[in-house]
Amino acid sequence: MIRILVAEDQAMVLGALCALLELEEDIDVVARARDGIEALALAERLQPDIVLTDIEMPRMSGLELASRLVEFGTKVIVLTTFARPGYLRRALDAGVRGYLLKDAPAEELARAVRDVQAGQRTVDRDLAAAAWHEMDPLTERERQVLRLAGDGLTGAGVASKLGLSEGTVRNYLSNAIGKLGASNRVEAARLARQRGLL
Amino acid sequence: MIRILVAEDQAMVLGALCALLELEEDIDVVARARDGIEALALAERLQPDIVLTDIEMPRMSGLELASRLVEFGTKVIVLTTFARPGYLRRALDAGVRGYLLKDAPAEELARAVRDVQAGQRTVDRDLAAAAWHEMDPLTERERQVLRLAGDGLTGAGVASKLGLSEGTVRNYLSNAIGKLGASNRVEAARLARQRGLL
DNA sequence: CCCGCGTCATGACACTTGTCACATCGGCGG
DNA sequence: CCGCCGATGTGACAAGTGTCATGACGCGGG
Repeated sequence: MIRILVAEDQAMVLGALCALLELEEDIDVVARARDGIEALALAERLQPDIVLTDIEMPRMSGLELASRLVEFGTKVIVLTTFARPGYLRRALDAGVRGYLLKDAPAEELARAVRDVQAGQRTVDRDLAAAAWHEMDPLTERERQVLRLAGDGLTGAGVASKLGLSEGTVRNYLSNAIGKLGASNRVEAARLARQRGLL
Repeated sequence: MIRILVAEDQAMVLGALCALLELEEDIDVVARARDGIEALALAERLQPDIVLTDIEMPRMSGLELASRLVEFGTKVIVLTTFARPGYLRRALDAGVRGYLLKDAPAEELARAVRDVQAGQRTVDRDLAAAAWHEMDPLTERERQVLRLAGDGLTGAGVASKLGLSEGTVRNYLSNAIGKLGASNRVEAARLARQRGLL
């Protein structure tokens, strides 16, 4: 019997996923969590074999949850909407065993759980290929600046928020725009987000 | 027995929702669709009692699907991630019987299906209240311009794409920025999207 | 040890953007 | 019929933005 914990912030989807997993004879959903904090606490107490988690959740993201769980030796499978190489890269860095897309057919889920339980890794093929080339071109500063600018903050706003000078902020933005092949900060932010770099 | 068709583009979520509904004794999932076009064709052929649909789907959105289905007298329930008054308003205009959030507890789903089958309407309370006040402040042109500008197009780019002069584009943007209480086009686009106005 | 790179800064210049005033035109309601 | 409003335009000005040159500092690898 595979004991599993499911973390997902949308209650309806959480319930549905659990219903799906409970249909399998060899899988037992031992707990449900609505965010990373809750999942971490429950996982420590219940010691499930596998934690299945979404990435985008309030309070603690699935990626952070994953990196903490693998420290205790818990196996983690990430299940997310987003086919972003950046997310996959960070997930693998965190040590997850599986990376599934919500776009994949429902049968994949049980298959992935069994594969991971058997010690294998499961990563979406197309995504894995894409991530292999994709070197993250942005430095940490460029990421920070781009994130804020993409939310509509002005150059001066970003500067004061990060404790930089306005000119410096413009330099970082200019760099990022160049690296991403965009023609202004807005497009750059959009492209970076699409590729999961923010 | 309530005969129901489910439309949802993320295969995993689609499968999970169907599993959830099939647990109910009085509900029968007669078909699954991955976009609006498919759902429309299947609904015409199978004549389900109720169609449960997501909003954001490729090829044909759930809102358009809903407005076509109600013409044939099919009852529609919208199930979406987005608590946006703008979406709710458009959904109600289209004549849907229910508007559920994926944030709501899983039990709500079966309850909503039964309520709608019994002729009632089901709309998320908080969202309904928010939508009641929320007058859409933007004109159609302002919406178009804001959408393009929010994607990183320059003033001139937007102008040429819409066949306007650059000055006019700036005027629309200025109006939109004012109406939304933003301080630049980027923030305005972000706010408008948050409120489901785009 | 020196070179490259990331971080941080300044100054200058051209271009884009936000705002305002103002004008035309067509429709719709009183 | 008149006034209001949305759609559309112009011109001008101030503020914000993108780019480039240039320099300083610290850190890690050949």
